[in-house]
Amino acid sequence: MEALSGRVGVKCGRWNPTAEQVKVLTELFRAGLRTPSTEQIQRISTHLSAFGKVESKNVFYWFQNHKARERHHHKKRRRGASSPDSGSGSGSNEDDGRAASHEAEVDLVLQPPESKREARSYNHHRLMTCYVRDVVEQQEAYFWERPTREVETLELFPLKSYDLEAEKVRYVRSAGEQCREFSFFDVAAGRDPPLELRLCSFGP
Amino acid sequence: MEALSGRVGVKCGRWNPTAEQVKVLTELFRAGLRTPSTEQIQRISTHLSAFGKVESKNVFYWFQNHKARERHHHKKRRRGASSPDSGSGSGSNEDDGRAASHEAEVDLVLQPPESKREARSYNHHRLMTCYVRDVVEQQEAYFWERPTREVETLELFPLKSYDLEAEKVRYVRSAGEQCREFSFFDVAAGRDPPLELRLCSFGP
DNA sequence: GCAAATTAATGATTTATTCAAG
DNA sequence: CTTGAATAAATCATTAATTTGC
Repeated sequence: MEALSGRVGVKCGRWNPTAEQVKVLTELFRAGLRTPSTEQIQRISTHLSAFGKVESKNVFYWFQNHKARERHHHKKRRRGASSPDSGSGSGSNEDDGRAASHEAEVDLVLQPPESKREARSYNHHRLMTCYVRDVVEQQEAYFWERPTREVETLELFPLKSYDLEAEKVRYVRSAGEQCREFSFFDVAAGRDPPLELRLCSFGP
Repeated sequence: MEALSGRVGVKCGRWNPTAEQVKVLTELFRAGLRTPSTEQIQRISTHLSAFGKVESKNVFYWFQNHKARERHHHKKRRRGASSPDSGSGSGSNEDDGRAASHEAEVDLVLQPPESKREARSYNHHRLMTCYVRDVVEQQEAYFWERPTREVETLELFPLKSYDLEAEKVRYVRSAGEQCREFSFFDVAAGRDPPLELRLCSFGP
């Protein structure tokens, strides 16, 4: 059940993340990542592709949804108790207690170091560009080595066991089913643009 | 002022559409286009690039904003009059009267011919893919001919005079300033991905 | 035990709101 | 004040859990 969740030859209606992928994403989220930048999305996506099929937009959506739903869940804590947090909840959720203290200190961690609205111009293309990165890097083959330039950055990934698997599985996509999702190549590269900017008509 | 609005070597803070670009977009909007698909966005963008610098995301945002703001304007008609629409407005806006009748008939025109939610799976990648099309077509050179497959589609662009200009100006971007906007090539193609999935640290 | 039916999670889009450039 | 750009909130739709009847 779990083994064939996010794998290659399944059904491919929508992205179904592997347990490991979810684990990594959750770890990042709990570390304080809320709205990753284009490059971060790209790196995460590339990293996650070791565990199964994934696209940048999946990562993007995941963070959006997760962020929104955590908020929504925090607001839903006034159900059966009048006070928002001092009710019956003695930490039934495993990450509720420390998330509060954790969030306080990492809320400033990975966010763009510029001010709130100053960095927006850098994030502008996030939605658009992150997917492009997928394309370009797929055509180029990508690297996982090169530990150059170790500036003052804390690694979120301590090079665990799955880092070995990353080398092994890294290209199931090109060999596997590819799942006929016509991600972009069917739309963008292959066929030539039909013709004019014409649009569908309507029957009488 | 208008001549150097959307041109190449200006300021490049944010997209400033040319009068012709706005005209085309408005025409499409008034024809009933509300949420163009990926391909439509791409074609419109390519088409508009004859009049100046434009990207797919600009087209995307334009339609989103225009749609939302028309709605919002229709709701804001209760300002200075208690009744929403029977006030002083005898059609001061030039497109208010016929837009109502026009909208009724073209509301079903250019939308995906499938049912409401059936075609969504086709629109899913709109945000992500439209920009990719820009990239790919830039590397391939693109066409504007090929009037093949004339099914029941009404052409929204009657091949006006600017269709000639499309051939002429079509690549100001690669020759011009390029505006240092680091759309994707600075991020995606050129430099190799630094190293791990590491994220910025924070000073003590 | 197992499928069909139902419910809960959650991936993916759309709409509303907000911010800032001009 | 207008409007391009970006984010947050709301919504839809699909998949996994689960229940239920056999």
